[in-house]
Amino acid sequence: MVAMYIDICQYSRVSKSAGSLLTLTPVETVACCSPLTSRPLTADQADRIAPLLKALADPVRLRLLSLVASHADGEACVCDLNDAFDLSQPTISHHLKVLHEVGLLDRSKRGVWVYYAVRREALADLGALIGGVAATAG
Amino acid sequence: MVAMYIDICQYSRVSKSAGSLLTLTPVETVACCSPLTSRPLTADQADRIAPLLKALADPVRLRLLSLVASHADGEACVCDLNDAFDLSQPTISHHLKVLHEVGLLDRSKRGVWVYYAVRREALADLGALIGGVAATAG
DNA sequence: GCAAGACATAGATGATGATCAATGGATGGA
DNA sequence: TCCATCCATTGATCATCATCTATGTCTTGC
Repeated sequence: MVAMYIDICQYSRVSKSAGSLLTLTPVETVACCSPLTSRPLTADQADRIAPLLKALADPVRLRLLSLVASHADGEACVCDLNDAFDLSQPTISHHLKVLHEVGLLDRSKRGVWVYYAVRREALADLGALIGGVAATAG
Repeated sequence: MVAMYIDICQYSRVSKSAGSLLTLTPVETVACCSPLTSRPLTADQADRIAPLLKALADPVRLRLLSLVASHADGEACVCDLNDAFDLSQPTISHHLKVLHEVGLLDRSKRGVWVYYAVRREALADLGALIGGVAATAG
């Protein structure tokens, strides 16, 4: 259970069901860490968490994430997102890729359209890591 | 009250007691915004919040913040922090400056030593903005 | 007052990233 | 089959940043 803040990362490999051992994605690392303020982060933990924050630390990506999250059904197609910005389509595509690669956005293709959806648990875990409060139950 | 998520930023200037009108620091912006997922961020909001996340989005700064926060009395002197990293003293000083400038670390000089302390409300507000949960009461 | 120690600043460099124009790949309709 | 549309990739450019060495600015003790 995440909210107990047992620092699994520091002690052992986390065996993922039918997944690879020892490799923790950024979002997985966040989910299993105690809050920033409760105990010093190890260098490894920091190295895995920083890319997640780096992905968030851009005005365009912040707005993209927020736009997708507040869309009906919690997902949005790229064509809608393009129109919301005064940027080229490849640039938006690039930002969406960054958010997807770190695990903050899910991607699903339906016909000609590609839909992105926010992974809310990932956001909640990250918020808990920073804010020091328990994540909204998963 | 922060937890009500009234989006003051979008509607009016916030008058700070004896402060400048219209200029919101990153931390102030965070404190008065509703969560990322509840409503699309404006471009202005995103522009003010991104620097805060950018400051956090570095492994060294994450560890610094975490180290300071989990120190006794919630503050740490630079000399202690230097020893925890395999980096030059100016580099650590640079990272501390970045965290201080965005309002995540307070700075106080006592004698020859400089102590940094984490601004926990700022962290809590940022966590709430990302995670979508109410900030720990300020 | 002077030397020593604790931090900060300045300037330089190599790496990373945000952006665009051009192009490629896939899907669905005519 | 061919074209139009949606989205991703490529390659290039300019800006930002992490880091270092060298130097400056305090503060304290002698």
